[in-house]
Amino acid sequence: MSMAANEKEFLKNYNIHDYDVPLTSVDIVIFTIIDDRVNVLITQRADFPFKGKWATPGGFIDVKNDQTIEATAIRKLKEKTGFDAPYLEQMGSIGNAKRDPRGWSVTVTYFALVNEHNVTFADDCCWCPLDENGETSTKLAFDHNLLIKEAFLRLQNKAQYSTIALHVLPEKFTLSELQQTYEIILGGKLNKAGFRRRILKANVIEKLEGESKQTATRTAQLYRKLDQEDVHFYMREIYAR
Amino acid sequence: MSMAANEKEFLKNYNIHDYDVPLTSVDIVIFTIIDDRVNVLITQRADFPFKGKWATPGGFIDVKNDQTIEATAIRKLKEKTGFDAPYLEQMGSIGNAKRDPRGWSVTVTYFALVNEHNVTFADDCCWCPLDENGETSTKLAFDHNLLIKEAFLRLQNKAQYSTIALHVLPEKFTLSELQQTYEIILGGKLNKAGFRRRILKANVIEKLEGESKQTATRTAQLYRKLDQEDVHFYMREIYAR
DNA sequence: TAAATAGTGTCTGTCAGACACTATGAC
DNA sequence: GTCATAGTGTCTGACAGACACTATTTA
Repeated sequence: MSMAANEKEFLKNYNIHDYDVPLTSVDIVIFTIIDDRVNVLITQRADFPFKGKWATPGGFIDVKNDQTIEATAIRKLKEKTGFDAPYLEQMGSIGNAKRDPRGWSVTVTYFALVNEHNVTFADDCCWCPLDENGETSTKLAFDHNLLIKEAFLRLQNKAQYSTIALHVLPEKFTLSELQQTYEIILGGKLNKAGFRRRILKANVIEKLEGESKQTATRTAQLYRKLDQEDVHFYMREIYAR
Repeated sequence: MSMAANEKEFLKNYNIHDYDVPLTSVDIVIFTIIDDRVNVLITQRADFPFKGKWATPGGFIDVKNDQTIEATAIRKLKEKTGFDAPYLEQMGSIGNAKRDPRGWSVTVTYFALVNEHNVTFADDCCWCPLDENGETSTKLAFDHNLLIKEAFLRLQNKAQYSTIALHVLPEKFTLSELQQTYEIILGGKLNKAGFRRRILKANVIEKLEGESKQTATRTAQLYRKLDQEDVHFYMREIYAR
């Protein structure tokens, strides 16, 4: 490394490959609800390391083409799900010397919520159901079991005080369907009257006048999401006792 | 790049320098309160780029010695403040092609809260006061003005519903001092009776029986923090109207 | 005594949680 | 009619916010 006299000269001579650097990647935990259970999208690895094993979608930053780290996440998400407009939120970064056999690795993690029917995924992908602790029945590559568990806890936590679960539903839905979605994520029953009061007061959904859905027993009013960011409603407690 | 037949061979031949990779660093926004204002620690850059400019403490991961990314953050914090046990929380990561003149850069950001008297900082550091919007009076290196502003908003947000502000106080403190700390962070007056009720109910501080502090007018009971993680108390609203 | 801050008692409006009730449609 | 689910009305306890009050020290 030379001693630069000024910034221009320094930058001309700067070469990242003169340094020991970590691997830097992006991983995305994509949630949906299928058959009354929370599922995550996993993909079978085509290359080493962990070739053939299942893992969450992700990969390296394309420094030539990606402008931002979120663009990397959206690109990977689109590659695997064909869908590029989900609820997407950065979750945090995991970095240590041991998580990747290739060496020191940092991964910036995202979590996404999608409706099952918006996804037309590639052959190397499938939905994997989670148990009530956010665990899968099989061991995944890297530390991805832990990653999914952390994302699941974050999802449960946010569902307690925000309207985040809306993003799992289709365009039109009933209040009972919305309540069921919350119950599946939270793993417990909610009080009906209280749930409806809060969700309507939050002003995040709109009644579709004249539109209703036939259920097993009677009709139910349809609603749709309003174009709105994640709203927080700070309830005292969401669970019915 | 060779076609590997198995994982062992693949790993033997793997060399990160065969790829275009981003710079990966850690940045820490360290908050304290001095003279009734929120301050952040800044340090003058010894090297290019931005040599001589002020920036938040941070730097590259030492892949030979750091075991985790948090260890990198703690190492940098200790180097600059001489203090290694503050409240430290990962805030998120910023990554894009433009933020560093050397090239594509990802930084994992942390924010810390310390008591002013726990810090004995190096010559190249100083405290920098923030205005009510979390802005400094001078332009810092990289995107660090933005970084500080985001950290400040996060601090304000967490102060609304958690006991986070405790970490700014010294070992022993009065309830009035604690309330003042919240008021400085939040930028508004709080209701005294309500504040005391909530903070005592949260069960995060302990009355020091028989110990009191002489203030300008009368004595005040001293308290100390209990060994406890950040507690959330979900109040409806912290502000007095 | 006045001034200033420490610390307490109590009222009120809001709202989560609980639960019973009515409404509607399939069978 | 019965059964199941959709949807509503209302009570209650908890508590934030408001505010007035008392207590203690300096000057």
